[in-house]
Amino acid sequence: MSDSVATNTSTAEATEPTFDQFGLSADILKAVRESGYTTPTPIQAQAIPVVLAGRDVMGAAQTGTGKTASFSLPIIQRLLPNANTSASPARHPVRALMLTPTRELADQVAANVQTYSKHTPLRSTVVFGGVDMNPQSDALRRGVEILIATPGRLLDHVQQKTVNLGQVQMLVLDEADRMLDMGFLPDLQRILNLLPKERQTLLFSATFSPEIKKLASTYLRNPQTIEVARSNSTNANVRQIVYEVHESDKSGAVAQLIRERELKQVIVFCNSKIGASRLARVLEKDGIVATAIHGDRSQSERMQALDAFKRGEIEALVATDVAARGLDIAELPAVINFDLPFNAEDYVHRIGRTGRAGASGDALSLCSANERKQLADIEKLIKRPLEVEPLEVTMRARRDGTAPRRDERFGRPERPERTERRHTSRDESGPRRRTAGTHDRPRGRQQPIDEFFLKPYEPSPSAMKRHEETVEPERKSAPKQPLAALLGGLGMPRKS
DNA sequence: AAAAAAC
Repeated sequence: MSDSVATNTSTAEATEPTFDQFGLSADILKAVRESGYTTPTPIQAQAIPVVLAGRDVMGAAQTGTGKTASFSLPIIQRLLPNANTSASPARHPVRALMLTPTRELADQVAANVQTYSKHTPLRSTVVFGGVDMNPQSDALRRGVEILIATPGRLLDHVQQKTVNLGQVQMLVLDEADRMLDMGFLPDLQRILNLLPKERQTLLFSATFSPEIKKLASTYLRNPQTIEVARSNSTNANVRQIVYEVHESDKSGAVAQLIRERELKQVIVFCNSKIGASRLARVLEKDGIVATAIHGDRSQSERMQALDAFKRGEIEALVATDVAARGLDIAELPAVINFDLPFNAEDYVHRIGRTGRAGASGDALSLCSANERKQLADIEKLIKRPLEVEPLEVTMRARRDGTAPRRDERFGRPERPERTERRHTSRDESGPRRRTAGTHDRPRGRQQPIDEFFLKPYEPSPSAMKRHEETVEPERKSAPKQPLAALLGGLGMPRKS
């Protein structure tokens, strides 16, 4: 009964584990083989048997560890015996529901499910906001066994009575911590109240915060905990470098890193939507094919950007944290943090976009003087100091669309003696269309250098001290809403 | 402080 899932086989060490060992149907194995997978990842090796056995799961796994397959494959398997080829929608009630925090993630999980189930009679579809409801409604009316959704649009469909969740036997909450962060708890509660109490529930989360534990204790029954890598740890395949740069040099630094390292594909993370759009424009003007992806862009723009990036048509995908979690882009060699994230956990997720599936990757972060707090938080979370080096930005990203000037130093301290400012329009780079107005020229560009840049960053003494002081970092994240009240007031049975 | 998600 009591079960340590993974590690009881001494023979498994001798022979390479394969997908055949789980007793999955030939149709599923065929699809897995066609996808090019031969060896289950640790999370798959652990989760698949547990899910097949019908148990609830509380899973902590980094995205990109093969998590999606770890629940999709056994769910498909469990649905198979009662699958039928009937065209009648009534014969295809939703029996497995998978919820994700972002639309892109939903789309991606759906693509995986589609792939793994393609040789089976099972049907699946995905619903999320920002796009026309009608095609989604049509697909639901035709009937699907597996539904992947973001919570808001799913509730919309519930209200429109285009979907019935009364037959759901298996529920997946993917990136559950993220969903709570995003304030999805009320939506989740509404959805969960529509589901049969008798069901299998799988909850995946990057962290096991108190909120997550509370959610799990409310909605999961005697779950098996599966933890592959310690959460908050980072992938050893990812080389992390922090470059100290002046805030105003960041755009140029990004362009420079892309050029110097000849990065063909890179995701650049920004903290704000406006910042992402702006950086994408600047990079474009510097001759780098770039597109922004964030929540203020239309869903079709978002999908277009992501598709073009996956096809290799875009060099730099400039993103907010909408793209931080879960997105699987094959062979992404690097990510750049234009800003350090406010939330240290997002750093782990961002850099998790690279170095996936055993490949190596670089996580390059720009850190300005006012981001040291974030840097300290990150080091605390990942429990080690980061390699920090100065970056000499020799390339200036130009806002006016001209080519970047090379080998031009800037951002130095102000000259001791004041040089005469020429207020007339100038420049040997050809005639300007318009005379530069006073605010066309960035004022105060020559800011005094911050002391951050004068003395070398000292990770060793202070960071190590921090490191030691925080071996057991306490979680801060206070819930935005009184979570206990919300959970308490909903009258769901605590695990029976 | 900012991002994400339903209309």
